[in-house]
Amino acid sequence: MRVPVHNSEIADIFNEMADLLEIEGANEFRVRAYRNAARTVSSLPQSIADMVKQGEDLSELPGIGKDLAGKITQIIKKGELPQLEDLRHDMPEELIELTHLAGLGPKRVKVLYQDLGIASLKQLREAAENKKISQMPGFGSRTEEKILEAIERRGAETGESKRLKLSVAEGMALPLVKYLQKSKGVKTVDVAGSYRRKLETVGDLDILAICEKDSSAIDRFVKYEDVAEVVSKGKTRSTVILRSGMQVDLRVIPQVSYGAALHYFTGSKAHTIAIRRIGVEKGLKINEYGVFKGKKRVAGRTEKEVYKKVGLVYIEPELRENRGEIEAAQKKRLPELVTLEDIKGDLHTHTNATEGHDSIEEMANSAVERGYQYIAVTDHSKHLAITKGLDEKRLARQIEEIDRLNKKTEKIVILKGIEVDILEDGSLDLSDAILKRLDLVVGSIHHKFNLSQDKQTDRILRAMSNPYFKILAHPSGRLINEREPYEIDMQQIIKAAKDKGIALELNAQPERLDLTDIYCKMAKDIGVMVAISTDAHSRGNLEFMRYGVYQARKGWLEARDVLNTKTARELKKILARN
DNA sequence: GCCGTTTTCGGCCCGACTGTTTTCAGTCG
Repeated sequence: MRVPVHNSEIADIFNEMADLLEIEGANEFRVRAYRNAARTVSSLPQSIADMVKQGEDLSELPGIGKDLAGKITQIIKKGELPQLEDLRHDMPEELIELTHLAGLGPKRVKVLYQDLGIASLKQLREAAENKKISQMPGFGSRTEEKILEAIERRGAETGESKRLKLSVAEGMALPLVKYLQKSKGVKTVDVAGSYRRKLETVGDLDILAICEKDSSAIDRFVKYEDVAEVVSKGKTRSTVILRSGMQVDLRVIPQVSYGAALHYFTGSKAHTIAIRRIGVEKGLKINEYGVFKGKKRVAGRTEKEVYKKVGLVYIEPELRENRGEIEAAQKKRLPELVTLEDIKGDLHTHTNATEGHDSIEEMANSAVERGYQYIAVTDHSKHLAITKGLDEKRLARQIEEIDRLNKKTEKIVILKGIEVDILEDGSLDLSDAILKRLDLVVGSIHHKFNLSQDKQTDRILRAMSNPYFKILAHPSGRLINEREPYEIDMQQIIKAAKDKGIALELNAQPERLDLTDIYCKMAKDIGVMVAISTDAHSRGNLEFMRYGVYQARKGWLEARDVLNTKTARELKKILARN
């Protein structure tokens, strides 16, 4: 049997089709259709191969018509797309890579290929060094220099993903915002883009500044000490590269356009395009300066105004991915997203008994300071020897210690828990006799990541059938930009969780954020609770909760979908159920 | 290539900056 085709593979094929068609000079709307379809497919919560198997009509999906539905079916059945093979045959592979160089797009790459026969980075560099490119019509010496610079920069890159984790981007954005706020004539500074949408990784920073006419913001921006290169600098817009390689755009916006600009630059692109399209239907033009009827600005001061003009209620930035939020807004059925204030406790933390830094009491005191009603101590089990994982005996002692501490204070409930290892055969690393004495058993995988999808899924399903199993921690095992998720059938696991009353963890460590937003939504739709947990290894780590909440909001979760928004009383009741 | 209570043809989001021009195309977001 053929390996099932992932949604991302289909999206890759469509994106490559779009790239190649663009170089070929195809109709730009046709190109756009492929890109739209790629986006639709990659953000689909369920496997499109499964949909085909179940005979679902793919042309029901947005941006996918009869033709592309047929192509998807073909990819799933044959593993490839003949039209793509044809295009690849006609064009050298490296042409696509050339279009990714800054300043070079499909049009210029096409000219360079047809007139100079340039089909690789090496040939491009040679042509630029020999001043061949500046002799071409439409190209000049400045363009030639920029091409060489772009090749140089590319060579310095490691080839890894340049998107930075949200938490890392935060570390760059916050000081820069503070710096800009001190500029003359600046009223407010906001970071828009994927940063504001709380995407798990951020490719660049889009900063908006509401300024008076004589503001010094742009001049000050390009002088920021962390700026390595100024890419462009105009009256209302400037782009720089920071020393870290992060690109930052600053746009200066008048107050009257604040809402329209914030909406436009927050994106996502798919969301704003969809909103504009609704605008067009209503005879409105929407751009970053406002909503216009003819030449008259009819909205733009706030985002709420912009949405209202197109007949929608306000949509939270985290939802703006064009994954159904616009339809939900039309029906006034948007979720009321969970907030940090809704969180009443943390259900996955470590202490210095294993790999944590702080004592149970210190962790509990810190939880009290955060206003929590409870905190679960869930140290590692013995299989993780490197962390001094607990065996039955040491866990029994910890249970007694927690009982003592709970008697001492009424400020917080300390839950007795464990992060028990799921062994290769799906059994748990500790005996039922000791698990039974705990309030909370959190199970997770820490070894044998590369089993086949069937085996890995079976392993987890088997572990979940243990009667004391309550939460599946970091369900995919991925580390953002570092480790791929292990192969599992998440839909099957979520359905099993529903049957057994098990919750899935959304691990809030900024490098994990595991569940993804898409699976959070799937859990919600199937009716499975999500526990947002920090997996804290120190008191300070309890702070990670906000990253988890961001991700949960991206996954449409409301307070009622999140286990640790329950009061201590409610939670104990839920955990007592078997 | 998609899409449709103004439609099955003719639209398809919109503007800034740059470099090469001398009014604009290409690129980018």
